[in-house]
Amino acid sequence: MDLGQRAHRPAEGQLARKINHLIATLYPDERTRPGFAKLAQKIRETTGSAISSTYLWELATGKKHNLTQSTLTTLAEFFGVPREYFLNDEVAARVDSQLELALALRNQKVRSIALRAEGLSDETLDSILTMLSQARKIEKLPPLEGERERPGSDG
Amino acid sequence: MDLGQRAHRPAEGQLARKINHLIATLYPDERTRPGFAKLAQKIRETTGSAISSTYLWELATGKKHNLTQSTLTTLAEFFGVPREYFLNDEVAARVDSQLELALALRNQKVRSIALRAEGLSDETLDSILTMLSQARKIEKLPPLEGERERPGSDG
DNA sequence: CGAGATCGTCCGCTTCAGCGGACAACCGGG
DNA sequence: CCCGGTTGTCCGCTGAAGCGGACGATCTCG
Repeated sequence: MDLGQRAHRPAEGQLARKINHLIATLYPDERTRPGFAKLAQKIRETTGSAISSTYLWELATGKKHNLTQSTLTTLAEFFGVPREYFLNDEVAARVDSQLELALALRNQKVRSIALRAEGLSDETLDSILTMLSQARKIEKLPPLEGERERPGSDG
Repeated sequence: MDLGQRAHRPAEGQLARKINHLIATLYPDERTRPGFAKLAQKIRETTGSAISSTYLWELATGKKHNLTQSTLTTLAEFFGVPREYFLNDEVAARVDSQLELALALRNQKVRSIALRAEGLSDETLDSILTMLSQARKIEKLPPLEGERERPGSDG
């Protein structure tokens, strides 16, 4: 049986990039940029929590990736980014649609529709979906982004 | 000295409460509420990832708290809440007020419907609402708690 | 030139997130 | 009554998160 077959994602490697990117951003001058040891020390001084230099290196080189809450919080606090910065990419699409959803739900009627649609059979839902797509065309609304090309996420 | 001993984590104890709250909200009927074993099974079916019943219990009783990314993601996905729900109390409160909605949105097609409904004109929305109410009758679904004959004027 | 500091890298260890299995207590059906 | 299933609870284990310490290489100071 295929239980957790998609345990590994290609976006995992992004964490290492993000950390390196944050370091490079925080210390633009490559000559004076501190190493992982100095960095770990600064993290401890700044945030009060500690992350070892070894582990920093493992994260920056992609050796480890499944952070715990405390580590994530410490990193986010030190680099001055929201925690979602590190979570973001892995579920970018999902979060994206969530945000879009939150905006959509500001309309009271849209909320009512969502509530009413809940529990209906798949066929009925499909019918509603088809109808809505038609209505969107008729009312000349832009199509929803199914899969949009994400240009240049810095490579 | 271990200066990383900062106990600045008020949300730690809250995690157990949040999980219990989510379970209680998802299954309001205490009699038919599944136990941790059944819950774990449902999580695996719904999200594709697995969380053991033992661990669920440990989380719900506050035995463990420092989740990893994967676990956090699985929980958030299953309960239909953003991950920040577990990290941020403000988000939790905000989400709680809309939990009924969040529950409805666990159906991917319902979410799609909500997204497609956004931006449509009032008349079209009314048509959709009427259609949905009819469909609910046809499919013998119980009426919504706040359902009105003519929605819209009530905020 | 060498002393010392810092660099990236790696090995081995400890700790704990997370799981499997077992247990007694309960509930429903025969 | 007993059986089978589910409940909450717990113990012990595996594996990975995370750390400490060491290594050679580089750079600067004197």
